[in-house]
Amino acid sequence: MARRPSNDTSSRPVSMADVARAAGVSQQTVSRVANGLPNVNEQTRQRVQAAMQKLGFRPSYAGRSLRDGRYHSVGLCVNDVTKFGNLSMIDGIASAAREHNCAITLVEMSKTEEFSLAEATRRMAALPVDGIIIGMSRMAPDFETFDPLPGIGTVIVTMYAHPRVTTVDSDHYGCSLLLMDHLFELGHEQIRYIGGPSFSVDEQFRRAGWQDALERKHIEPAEPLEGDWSANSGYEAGRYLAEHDRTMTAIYAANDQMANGAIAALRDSGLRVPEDVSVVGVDDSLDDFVAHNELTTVRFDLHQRGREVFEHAVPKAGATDKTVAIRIPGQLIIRHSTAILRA
Amino acid sequence: MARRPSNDTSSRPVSMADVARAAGVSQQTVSRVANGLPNVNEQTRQRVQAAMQKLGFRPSYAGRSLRDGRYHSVGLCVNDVTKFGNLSMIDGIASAAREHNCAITLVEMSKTEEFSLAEATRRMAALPVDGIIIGMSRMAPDFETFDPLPGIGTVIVTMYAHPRVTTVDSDHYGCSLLLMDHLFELGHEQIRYIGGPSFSVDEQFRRAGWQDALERKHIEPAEPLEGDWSANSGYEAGRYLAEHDRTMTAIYAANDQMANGAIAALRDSGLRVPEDVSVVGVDDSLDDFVAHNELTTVRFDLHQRGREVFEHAVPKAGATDKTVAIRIPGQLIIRHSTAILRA
DNA sequence: AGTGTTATGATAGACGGGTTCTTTTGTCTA
DNA sequence: TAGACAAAAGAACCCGTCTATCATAACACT
Repeated sequence: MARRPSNDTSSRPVSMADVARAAGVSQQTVSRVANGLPNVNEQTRQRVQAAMQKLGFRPSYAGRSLRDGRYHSVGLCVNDVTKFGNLSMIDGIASAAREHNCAITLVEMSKTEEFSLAEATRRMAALPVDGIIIGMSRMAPDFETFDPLPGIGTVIVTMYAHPRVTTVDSDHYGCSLLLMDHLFELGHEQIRYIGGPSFSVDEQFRRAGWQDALERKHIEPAEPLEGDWSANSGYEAGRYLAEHDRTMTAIYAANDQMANGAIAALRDSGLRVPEDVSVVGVDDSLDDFVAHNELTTVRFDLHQRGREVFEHAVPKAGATDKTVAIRIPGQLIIRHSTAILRA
Repeated sequence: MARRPSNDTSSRPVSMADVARAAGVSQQTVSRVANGLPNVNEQTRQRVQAAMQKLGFRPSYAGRSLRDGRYHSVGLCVNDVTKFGNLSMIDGIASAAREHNCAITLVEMSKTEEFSLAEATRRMAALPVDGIIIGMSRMAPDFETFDPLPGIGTVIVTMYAHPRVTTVDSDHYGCSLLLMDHLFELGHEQIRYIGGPSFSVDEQFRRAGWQDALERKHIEPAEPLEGDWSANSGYEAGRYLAEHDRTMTAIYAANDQMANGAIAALRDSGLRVPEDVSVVGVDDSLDDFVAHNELTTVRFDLHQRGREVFEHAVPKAGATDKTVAIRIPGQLIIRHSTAILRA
């Protein structure tokens, strides 16, 4: 015989069999009570429920999952929980998951080391998940060394499209077009760009949008500046531009923190915003941190993105599971850091 | 007969039995290969591994958990993922969990509705968790209607102590004492307080610290102001104080965002910071958002807190599981929003 | 008395991985 | 050639939940 069944309730979670023994009924009846099935005498039901209560019975997640083949949880793998993009993604997904009575199994990969789709997939595969979401905003996904797990929905949050995997992201390219069109309408043409670190994919697409918008109007883009997403880096860049570029009339910073830093730098350099220079950012993330937030920016509906991501990772039964590349458009929020170009 | 065994590999994950069939060996041999056990012929091993590769075998989480009785995941229940306190807690726990090769099963309760320990516990009980962490910063925990699940570690993040459950929190009372002592040393006595919403437990303890510090020096505390943690609410409060209190020499805002708003308001009112009024905050959360962050504040080591929380939720084998109430001390960060009181 | 209906028990199979026990096979030695 | 021994592989079973049968009762209605 292998391992003998232990009746030692102290070292083992309480099972249905334990409850059945305590209530003097069969395991079958306990199951009927636990699942609210009919054909149970009211008196028996109460006796069983009392036994459950007394023993502290809770159904085994493992047993149930093994039988049902589902986990009611969706896996989420990100490199850094605190990054604004990841955080708001988690928020959106959490919201969608709650609506589906689903939990999130969160794995944070190393913040510092590179991380690959292959490695993320391997780790998520060993977890109780019905679908997998991998956030790849920090670098280009290594599609070539990656194969999606068969039989489990996979969604990658990235701007790059993949023929066999659904990808979802905020439209980091389109947001630039929105902002640039806004600035064009106000008469601006000399629009400098303060970007994030060049390895960031979000950065690459936002910058491409800025550049394409200018080139479409046959304006030669001036050298883009590189920051690190922080307000301080935006300040440095703003200082540099204020001192070296007298023709610039607007600044597009690739996120709100840098835009906020740039505004401070411009003002410290004696320039007025928006009268002398218009400034725009992206994310709409300042509200809590800055009083009277005046920054014109683009807001992404991250709840919508979360829902999209979730529903593609855990497709409804019967849904077609064809892979798609979804880009959630942003919404232009016009405040008072932008103004018509003075004549 | 119950449910017939399906040999239809297309609709079912690949099991050891499938691999065994494909490799022409028994399921046990597959197990030996999968777990690197000895006594397997090298040729057989290769044949089995080839079959695994070909079929895309991955071990079932449910099957393994059922056998081992462990899930390698810790449950985390918060009301709102995006709240600074919760976010940094998630970050700290994620970090500790990664070190233990453990995942986080995250459940976000409704952001708006009240949520109770009883409900949170009930939901977490149905999930694959080896331990439970419940964040209760928003309200006082309902200890009276709550019983910890037997046989599973439970940690509540709250300032309130409980006789039978381990509680952990940043020391929201002690941080006030640190800041007040700093202000006292600079000669300040008329120190106004801008707090968060009064239902917040963090707020209640931070305010109590402010009040006790004053009373210990026999200074009558002036009426505390109530904000909502946002920079805008700090701005409003700062405006009000600038106009109505000419004796005030310092402001203690219960978080950095409100402190930042208050500073803007003071400056808009023609007061200088720190020459005329010193301002302090709590959290050290501004760095990314504000260029040249000058705010004197208190920083909590949230990674340490995360580790403490994690290790009490998932106690090591053999560890004593006596319940404790842990308060992580903050660290005073002196920048340039505070100065010696002019004569 | 015959026909349902309801409540419950007994038994068992399925899910997938892991452990223990047992059997087979092969090799070496006396 | 027989016995000893080890390596290799198979057989059985357990973990806990759920469901599918089937078999009994007890009870009510016609």
